[in-house]
Amino acid sequence: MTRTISKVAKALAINVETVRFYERRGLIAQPPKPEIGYRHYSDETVSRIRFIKRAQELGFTLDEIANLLSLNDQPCSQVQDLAEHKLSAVREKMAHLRRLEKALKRLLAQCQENDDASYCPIIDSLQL
Amino acid sequence: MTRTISKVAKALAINVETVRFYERRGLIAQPPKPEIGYRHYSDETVSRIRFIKRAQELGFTLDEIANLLSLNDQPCSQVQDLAEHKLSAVREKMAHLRRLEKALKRLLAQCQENDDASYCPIIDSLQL
DNA sequence: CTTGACTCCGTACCCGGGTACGGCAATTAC
DNA sequence: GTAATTGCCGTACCCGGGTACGGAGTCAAG
Repeated sequence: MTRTISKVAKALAINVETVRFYERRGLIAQPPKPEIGYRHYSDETVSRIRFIKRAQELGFTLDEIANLLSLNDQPCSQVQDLAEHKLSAVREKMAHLRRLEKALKRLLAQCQENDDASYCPIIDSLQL
Repeated sequence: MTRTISKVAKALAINVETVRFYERRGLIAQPPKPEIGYRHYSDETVSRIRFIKRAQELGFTLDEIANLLSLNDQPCSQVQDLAEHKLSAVREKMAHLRRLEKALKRLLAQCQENDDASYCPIIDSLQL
């Protein structure tokens, strides 16, 4: 049972091209091509890709993930640093979104109050 | 005092190329080129760009802004629809970030508790 | 033994919002 | 009057994370 690239992709519910893309990015090693037949992907590669996907879910970029992967046997503190940076980035983005939410809510409330069909408070406020 | 493109850019603290980019995108009209000399930008164009920038700050994409600009004299309700969609998109993003925040906090807390220098709970959890 | 599915490889394209470059024309500063 | 800025125009490139395509080679089922 050789595990070809499409088996890997299917198992991880990703695209064949994505696997190749990770190879090009250097996130996973490309298995050697045998004289005859197709490349065979190891368990290790599969779990490495799973690692990548999990880390993406936590909001890490591919560059950061490359970093994480290389930190595999480094002290925990370096990983912690990365995670802390990510956490504060996440918090900054949330703060930004909260400001947007407030502004949009305020403008929408003004629209609700507005009886005059001939103008729109939102358009108006953008035009200042 | 002709208002050339660089005056516009400077006044709005944006790049000359950005103004041209908006012209290419059809967000603003390109002023006619006179027989002699450079294009002259009207007050209207300037305030239109200001509108674009304000709308961007509210989180609208350039496509949505094109829409808003064309809705200028349309009933307020259409603008409201757009703003409501944007508001719910903002809220979805926030919810997503909150989940990330929780996950990162939890992992970082595990790192704090960890005395063993030889492994890292974060790496570990990604490797599952 | 043929046909269809899969692999391999390089390259190009997608989105969004610009930024950069290069060569020429026109204008402004000194 | 000449040099240094700007403007104009087309085109290409940037980021991030892939996706798509086209033409071989290879494999497996009927």
